Amino acid sequence: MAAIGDVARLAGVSKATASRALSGRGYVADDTRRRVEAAAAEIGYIASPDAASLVTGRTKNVGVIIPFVNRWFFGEVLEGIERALLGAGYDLTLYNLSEPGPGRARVFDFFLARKRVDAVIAVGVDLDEHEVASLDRREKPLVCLGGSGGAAARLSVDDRAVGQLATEHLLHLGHTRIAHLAGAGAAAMPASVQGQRRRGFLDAVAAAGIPAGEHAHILEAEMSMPGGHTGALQLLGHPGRRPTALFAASDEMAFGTIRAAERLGIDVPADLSVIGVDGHEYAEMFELTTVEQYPGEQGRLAVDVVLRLLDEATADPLPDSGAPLPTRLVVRSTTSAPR
Amino acid sequence: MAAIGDVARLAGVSKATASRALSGRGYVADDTRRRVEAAAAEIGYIASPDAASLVTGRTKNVGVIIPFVNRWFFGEVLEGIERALLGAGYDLTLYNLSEPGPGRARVFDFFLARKRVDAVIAVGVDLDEHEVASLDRREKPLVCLGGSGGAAARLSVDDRAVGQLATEHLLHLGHTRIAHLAGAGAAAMPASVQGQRRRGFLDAVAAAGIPAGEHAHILEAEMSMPGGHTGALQLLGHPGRRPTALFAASDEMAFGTIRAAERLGIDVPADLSVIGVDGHEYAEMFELTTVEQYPGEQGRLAVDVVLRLLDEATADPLPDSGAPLPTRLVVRSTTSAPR
DNA sequence: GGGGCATCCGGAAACGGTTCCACATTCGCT
DNA sequence: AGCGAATGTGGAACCGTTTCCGGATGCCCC
Repeated sequence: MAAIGDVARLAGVSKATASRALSGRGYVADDTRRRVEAAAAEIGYIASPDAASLVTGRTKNVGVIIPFVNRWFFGEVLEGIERALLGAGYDLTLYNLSEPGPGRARVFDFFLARKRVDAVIAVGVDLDEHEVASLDRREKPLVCLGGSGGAAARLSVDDRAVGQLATEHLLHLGHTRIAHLAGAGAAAMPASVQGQRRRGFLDAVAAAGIPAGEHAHILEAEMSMPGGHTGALQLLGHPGRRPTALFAASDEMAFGTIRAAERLGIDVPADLSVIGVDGHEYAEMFELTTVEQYPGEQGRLAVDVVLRLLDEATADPLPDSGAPLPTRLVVRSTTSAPR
Repeated sequence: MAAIGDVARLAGVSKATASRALSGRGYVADDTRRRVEAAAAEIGYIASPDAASLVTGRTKNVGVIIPFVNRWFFGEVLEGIERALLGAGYDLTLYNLSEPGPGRARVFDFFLARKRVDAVIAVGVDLDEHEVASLDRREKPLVCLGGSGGAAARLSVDDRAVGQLATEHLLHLGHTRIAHLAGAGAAAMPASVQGQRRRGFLDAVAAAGIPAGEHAHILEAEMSMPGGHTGALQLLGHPGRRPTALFAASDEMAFGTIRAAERLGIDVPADLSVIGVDGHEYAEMFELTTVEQYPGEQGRLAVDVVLRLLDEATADPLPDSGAPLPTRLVVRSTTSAPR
């Protein structure tokens, strides 16, 4: 309703001065500024972001593309991003990119191509070169959190190291028959993450001199609690050649595994040690040993990078881009030495 | 980069005609339209939504405020909303309104007050009158999904009936000592939902002639799996006066309960029947009897209403606003007759 | 054959801000 | 005293669309 012209008139100044007074850019006498602010408050003036972004080219808005919102890790990242963005006065528009179907192309070619967002944060999604080129062409900063794709800025946990760390924990306890429940490379889950964790597992068992295949079995399953459950049922079904320890690619899978073990009368950790990765909110309840990562914090970090990228004044060439995100082994009660 | 003027020049028409040709509004010769479309495609023209919304007053964008993204129900609703909105060509900006702190006021007074969104969907949040007035003043349609607050459009499950249905299922099986794990009225969880489910429970046990308090105990807990876990441990700790059935206010709480029972050596369902509500993705794995609601569908429905509200051409006064959202009792293996 | 209507198109005025430029004033400094 | 820089302000252009208005057709039908 109220436009800046109204404010200007009420304060007895020009639109230009009113704009300067309210935005804080350019010279304006303190006295004038106060008059303008009072006038704005009086008529409840709120600037139209559309008009502003039309001329400045900046909407204060970043797009977030994310494959799930209902896996704990992703939900947590999203919350972290949202909080940080809101704190910085930015809006967040959400693109839930599930499968790489036709909807996916539409998001890139239609939604993101419009001038709606200043930048894009892609979490846990493998971008193909056409997609990053599409963003690149519009000069939209892109930061990737996990996943692959040649983005300018990339934040990532060292998933190979995570897999290795988890596996070594089991090895140090004395286990020699270790299984790995890997995430299925399915759908939107970034293959890189899966692959790296698996690689870490293989590296660790190989280094321990355990022959892959026989004593270090890998089974793929959906990266969720039911996925872990059915996977574990399958893996633990043969009493004779059962592993004594299991490394699940995510905490949710580990929960499913624990439940499956209970079903089968297998005691955790006496008969089976279980370790996961994520640091899930429920890990404490399950007493789960896990390699924590901090998804909320990761989201916050991604926002930091985006904001810095948008603030070309500080043209640092991505200072910390190299270091992997922090992780930590937290030992609880689902792992112990084998019987 | 490319503006509509460029398209017009290339096609040899005026900006006005180019706009009409591309938007489909107004008269334009088929031949001309094709020429304009070809020109637009050639230079990769994409309309600036900012400029358009500046003049039309319509951004194709709706705001969604939601207390959590990481509770299954809310995540599912959000996904449903997102899909539907995207399908209709709308963007979704997310406001994660956790606690009613200062951040909350900021969302309403700053973020939503700007002309960024055409409408607001509030899911599971109790709006106070100041907040709905604030939206009302800007003539932004508001549809509420669950929660309370005097919105024009309200979609809601009949939570009292849900509570009653769940409890009656237990009663019909012959249980006479039934506990209810209620959600804590904490933080952002809409009190109305909790209250209504609890009321349904009380109505049902009262109708069955069971004295409240003694044989129909209610315990509050956080509405999550660990919340259900600790709540159940407390509730089932005294072997003497233990209930034979438990109605959990959400499936996640029910999962926690099941796990607690296993810990305590209580067999489900032989020694304890458990029923939840939600129709959680994991319910099948837990074999959980539950009252399903369909959050994804609810989200889709909310979008339908919003879209209709925005399309004032069809000025239906909210046709189906009265009927509660569908729910369904799904019986699995966590409930049975008492021993 | 001519009035009315539907169709087609272009000029120009919005929409609501920001910013460039020009102009005035004051201030600090030699 | 004089001059450049810093400060303060207003006019006007501009961002990229949509839409109003008005003119120019062509067509139907009386």
